[in-house]
Amino acid sequence: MAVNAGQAPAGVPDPPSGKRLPAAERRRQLIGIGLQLLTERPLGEITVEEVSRRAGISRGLLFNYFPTRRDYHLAIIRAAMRRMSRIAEPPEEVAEDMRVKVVIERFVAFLERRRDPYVAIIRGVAGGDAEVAEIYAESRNLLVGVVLRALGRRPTPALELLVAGWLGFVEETVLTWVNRPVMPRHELVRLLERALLAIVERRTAPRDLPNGPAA
Amino acid sequence: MAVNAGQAPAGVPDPPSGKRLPAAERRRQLIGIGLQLLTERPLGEITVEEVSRRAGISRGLLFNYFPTRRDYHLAIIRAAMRRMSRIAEPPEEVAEDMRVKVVIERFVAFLERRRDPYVAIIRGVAGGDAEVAEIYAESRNLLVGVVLRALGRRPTPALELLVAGWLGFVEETVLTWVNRPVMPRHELVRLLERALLAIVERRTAPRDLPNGPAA
DNA sequence: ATGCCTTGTTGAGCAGTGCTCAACGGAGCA
DNA sequence: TGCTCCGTTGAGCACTGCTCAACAAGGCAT
Repeated sequence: MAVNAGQAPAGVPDPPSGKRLPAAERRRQLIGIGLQLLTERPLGEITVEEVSRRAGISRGLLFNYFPTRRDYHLAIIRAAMRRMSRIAEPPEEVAEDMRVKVVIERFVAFLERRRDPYVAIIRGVAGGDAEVAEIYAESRNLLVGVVLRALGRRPTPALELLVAGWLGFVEETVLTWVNRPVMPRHELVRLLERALLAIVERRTAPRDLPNGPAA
Repeated sequence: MAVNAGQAPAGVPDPPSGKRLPAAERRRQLIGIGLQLLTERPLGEITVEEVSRRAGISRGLLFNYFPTRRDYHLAIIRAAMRRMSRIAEPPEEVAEDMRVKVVIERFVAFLERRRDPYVAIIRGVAGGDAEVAEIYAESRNLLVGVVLRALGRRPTPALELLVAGWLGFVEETVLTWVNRPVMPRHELVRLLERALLAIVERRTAPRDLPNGPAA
């Protein structure tokens, strides 16, 4: 409310922002502001008023770039998800047998650092919102692919289901652990890896041989 | 919007609702309406206007019972969570070695039936919202207790962490499975149980004997 | 330069929503 | 008959999402 207590229309824009930016750049600026604000509070509390004030533009202009507040929020979520996938993305030059561990470590680190905005996205808007759920599912599929590749396993529907579930396990575990670190970090990572291996162990189909066919 | 298209102040109240209910009953009625609406859309889209219209009262009256819209929402969440815990609650007369399976089956059934409202609660409001997160954590701890009791294991911080994580695993798995049932139901339950047993297997502390102390 | 056109930008203003508050009125009781 | 709770009302304020007609700053042809 009384952030800078300025009644002047200047209102302390975040970048001095001469004026009349090219469309693409203004879009990026607005999304950037949204991402920044998202680290402080949930999407639902990010008002058009504040965003436009920070951008140094009028409220009306925002609706020239995003037809609705909802669309603006979707754009922010998309950007945040892209960022997350990129961060957890494969380590490349890491040795085969260490990939899983590295992926987990990166994901844990990400959840640790960006806990609030992540929670704000994942748990903050997805409810009953088809489009957001779709964006979330899309990004989660990306992560599933990353994990499967790190595991060196070919994707099958059942395996994808298991890994997706494991991601939920990681989310919940890490988020709980952050609030109450009942064990050192490396142990948590080991635990997550053990769980993953146990969950995707080769014998999900009960009618096959217990050792799996042709290991 | 044009639900019943009535301009008359009567507005089709849900129960004919004579008038002047005792306070406690009115509270229950309002929360009940909220729970019902929650099955149709996320909390954020449940407006005071609609609730009061359905209750056949004025908008102002709602604020006599809940000082703020947020408080009203919190009350709804609390009620929904209580309901959920009660449903998954221990089966009592079930044989020891079947308890885990039964709990899982009940939880899966719950997620299947009330998928939308559950998602609307769990993922719908928790973001960046300390109080909601607390309610959620509280209710999740209840479930952790249920599972641990079904397992016949004494609660320790590490075990609680694991089971909480497993609940996340169940959530994610079941919710994904509902959209794309890549395996029959009983197999999913079996899978969830296997995952739980694998996750809480007795050797979480790496410095102890691999068999655990004094099994 | 001059006028024109594209296009980013504005600001007043409407509608809807959360919330407040002074006043109302029916039920019970002396 | 009058008094007093207490559940209830409804006007109204502040704020926010959103619209729209008008504006102004370059670039382009003349």
